[in-house]
Amino acid sequence: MQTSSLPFTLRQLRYLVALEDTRHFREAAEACGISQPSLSVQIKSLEESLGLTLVERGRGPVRLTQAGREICRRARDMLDAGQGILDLTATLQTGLGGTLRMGTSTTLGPYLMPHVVGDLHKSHPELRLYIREAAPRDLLRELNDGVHDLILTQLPVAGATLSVARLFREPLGLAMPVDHALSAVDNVDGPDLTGQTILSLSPNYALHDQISAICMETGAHVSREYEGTSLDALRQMVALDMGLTFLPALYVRSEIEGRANDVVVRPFRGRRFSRSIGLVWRASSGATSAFEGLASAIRDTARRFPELVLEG
Amino acid sequence: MQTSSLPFTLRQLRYLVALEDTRHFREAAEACGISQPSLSVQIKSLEESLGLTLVERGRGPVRLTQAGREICRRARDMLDAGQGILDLTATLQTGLGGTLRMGTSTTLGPYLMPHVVGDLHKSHPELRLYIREAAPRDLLRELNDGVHDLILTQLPVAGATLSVARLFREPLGLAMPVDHALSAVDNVDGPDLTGQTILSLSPNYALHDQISAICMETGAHVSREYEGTSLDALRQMVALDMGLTFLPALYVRSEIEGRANDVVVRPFRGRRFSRSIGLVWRASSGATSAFEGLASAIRDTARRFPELVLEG
DNA sequence: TAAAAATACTCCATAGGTATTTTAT
DNA sequence: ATAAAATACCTATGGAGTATTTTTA
Repeated sequence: MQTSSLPFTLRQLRYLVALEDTRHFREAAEACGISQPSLSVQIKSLEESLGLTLVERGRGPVRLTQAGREICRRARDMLDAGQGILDLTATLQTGLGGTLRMGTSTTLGPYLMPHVVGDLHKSHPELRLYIREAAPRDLLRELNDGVHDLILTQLPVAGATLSVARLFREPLGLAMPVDHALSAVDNVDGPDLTGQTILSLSPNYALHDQISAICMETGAHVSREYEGTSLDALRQMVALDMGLTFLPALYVRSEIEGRANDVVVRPFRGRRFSRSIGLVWRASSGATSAFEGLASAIRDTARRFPELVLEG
Repeated sequence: MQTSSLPFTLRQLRYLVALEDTRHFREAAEACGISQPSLSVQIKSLEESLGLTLVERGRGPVRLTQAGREICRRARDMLDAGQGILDLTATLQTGLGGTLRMGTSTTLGPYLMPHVVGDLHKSHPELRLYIREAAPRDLLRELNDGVHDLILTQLPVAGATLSVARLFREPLGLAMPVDHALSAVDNVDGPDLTGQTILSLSPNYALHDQISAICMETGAHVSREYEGTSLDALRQMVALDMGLTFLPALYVRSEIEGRANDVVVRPFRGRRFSRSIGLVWRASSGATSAFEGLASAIRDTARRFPELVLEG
């Protein structure tokens, strides 16, 4: 809690450092681009505000006193820290740097971000991402509360104060037990679902609304017996023959293909059966260009997954 | 080599920190003891000079942008460093602190300073001594060249620009082979020396002049065959029966009593046969009170050695 | 529409310049 | 005696104040 003002200025410290380097008031003044009297006055003022004699004055090269040397060493540290701020500024202006706090949906982040982080570390070594997962509804609230700088979530999102960068559409596949009748159908279509029981996530998830909408349209009904809190839980329920469900493509790629063979996933026709994913931030956050840059980077990573349809 | 000026001030950084702490321009201004518009202007100016938006403005609590947080973290570091300078200032004003570069005579330092350093570390934990040994003549030159902040050496020293703190008189004992005739005499006096051969150090040492003077007065003669460059060398030459010599009391206590029994040391009567030891510094160095404090500390340590006569 | 920050302006403290004096060797 | 730093004095920049307008949720 440093609220008290310091009795010296960076400028004075800089002059002291120049004086130690040049060992002459005249030369130090020149190095600082000011006149000798101006530098004398500032050094004197620094000595008075510290209550210490910093310089041994006399003919020939001046020397710092012991106190002067001690102060000067720390002055250099401070000025270096100042230069560090300036260096950081350049990074922050022109690209992605520092630490970004990013929130991601639990239905997407774990299956996409590991790939993004690897690529980012190569293309933007200065950037560090703090990734926190939550359900989309919570993400939005936390974004408004300032917990996150930006979130990676399903679109659309409400709020005029938010900026969005669309990233890609992620198809939803229909997951069913391995011995289910529909597992023989290559491209399942809406009518195939009529009368089926569909398992869904809790309403905290955007996916829940979407699944409900699909079911209403196709004549399937949403199970009210059970609501999952993770995609893994849904998959296990499907494997136990409690119903069917929709799983996002990246989850399928990451957790099912070549790994879990307790369920079968069949693709859907048409764009309706996909979800739209984007980056969202507060319009007031003032880092639009940096965040657009991050969006680009994520799209670059997404390009590696042919099942995704790039947008934005 | 940081000679370029920074485009921001400590004051601005302090305002930024206050803004992050209070989350309101109004409260931050109050915490800084200025008006809200003044703080607004400074924050704005800081943002402009960095070319970054640091604050998310809006109704309710303000938030720093990602860039703002990064800058602010380093700003806190800088301000803490500034406070560190202030803390150090207090130490330097009121006592002994930081690192002092001290030169000491090789005929004294190794036998006194280990005791002093131990005591100092207890009484002045903030102080660090860099001790460098040299012959007295070199010490004086190095002091004037600014190599040392102060020196511990034999008095008197020449030079109107030097300040001196007398510490103590250190008796000189006469060292002789164990089987020497004078070893039977308890308190050797001047006339006993007539006709003896006395070994001396090189003329770089103040002790050399003093031994010469004693010899001239007592009718002893100084050996021109050999000049030692250390007290240990002199002692060994005495043990080899090449002559007698004078050894300072602290050397005798440290290196002969209870350790080397190849020579015998007999005390002398009278103050002429002692040397005066003091601290010397450049009068222009402006740290008189600190150095007087160090002198006091050394006298305190010297009090533990009854053979020394305190002065000053 | 109310609360909060930004703007407009004025004032004054202070950093900086030039001319000159003082100091130290 | 002379080179270097300190002092004196003036100017101008900019930090801070008050009054007011603009913004935004």
